[in-house]
Amino acid sequence: MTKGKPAVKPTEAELLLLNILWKMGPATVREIHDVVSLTQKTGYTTVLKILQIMHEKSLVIRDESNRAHIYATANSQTQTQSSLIKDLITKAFGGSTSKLVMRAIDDSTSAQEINDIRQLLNSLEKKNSTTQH
Amino acid sequence: MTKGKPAVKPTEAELLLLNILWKMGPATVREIHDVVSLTQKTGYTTVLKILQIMHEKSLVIRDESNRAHIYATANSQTQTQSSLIKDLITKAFGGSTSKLVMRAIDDSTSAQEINDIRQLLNSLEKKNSTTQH
DNA sequence: GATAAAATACGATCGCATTCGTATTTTATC
DNA sequence: GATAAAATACGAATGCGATCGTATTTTATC
Repeated sequence: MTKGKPAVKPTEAELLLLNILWKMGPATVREIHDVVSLTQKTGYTTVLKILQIMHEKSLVIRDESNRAHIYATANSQTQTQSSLIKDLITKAFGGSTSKLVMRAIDDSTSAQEINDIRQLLNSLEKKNSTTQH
Repeated sequence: MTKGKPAVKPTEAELLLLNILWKMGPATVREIHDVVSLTQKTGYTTVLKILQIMHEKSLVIRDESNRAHIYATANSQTQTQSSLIKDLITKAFGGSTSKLVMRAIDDSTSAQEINDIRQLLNSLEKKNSTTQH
C-alpha cells in the first residue's frame, strides 16, 4: 500500500465535476461544461477555474499535449467514496461504522433499496461465515 | 409528520458543538467551551459566536431567562445523522443507499465493527422475513 | 449604589469556495 | 503571416465559515 498524498476532501462543486468525470472518462473542459450545463447554470470559465484548482490540489490530472487539455480523475470513485464516508463516520457517528450503517438502513425507504441491501448482506454472511471464532 | 424547517446542514465546527450538546444535554457556553477546550484551542468567544449563529439558523434553541443562556440542540442526533447521510448519498453515491452501505461495510476494518454489523443484519433479516413477495 | 466579575453582543479579519469578466495564448485557415 | 475562433490564464468580487478582540450588559456583593 503506497501512501502518496494526504487525500484532500473535494468540495461540493468539485465532487459534481468528479462525478461527471467518473461517468464520462477523461474529457475536455468544454465536454464537461456541456454536461454541467444540463443541470446547472454555471459558466464555462467557472468550470475551467474549478478544474484548475482541482489540478493544483491533485484531485484531477490533465493531459496538456493538445490545445484543449484533457482532464481525468486522480482517484477512483471508490477511494473517494470511502474517504467521504470515513469523514462522516468520524464527525457525525463517533467513529462507529455500524452506527452509520444502521442509520442508513433504518432510513431506507424504497423496497428496491431494501432488497439490494438484503442481497448484499446475504453474500456477506456467506463470505464471512468462518470469521466468527 | 410535521414539516417545519428546511433542515440546515451544520458546518464542521457546528457539528462539533452539537455532538457535545447531545452528550451533555442543555448547557451554558462556558460548560460547552470547557469541553471543547479538552481537544481544541478554540477561544471562549468563538464558541459563543458559533452558538449564536447556530441559534439564528435554528440549529439550537436557548433559554435566556438566566444570565448565562442555556443552549440545547434543536434537532435530535438521529435526525441530524439521517440528513447528513442523505446528503452524502445524494452527492457521492448517485442517490443509492445500498451503494453507501456496501462501501461502508467493505471498508469496515475492525472485527468488532463487522460483528456489530452482522448482528444488525440478523435482526433485520428476522424482522423483514415476510417482506419478500 | 459602586465595583468587579462574568456573561453576551458586536464587528472585523482571514481564508477558502464559487463565480465570472477580461486578457492572453494557441492554432487552423485563408 | 494575418485573422478569427476557441482555448487557457488571471484577477477580482462575493459570500460564508471560523476566529478573536473589544465593547457592552448583567448581576452579585460589599
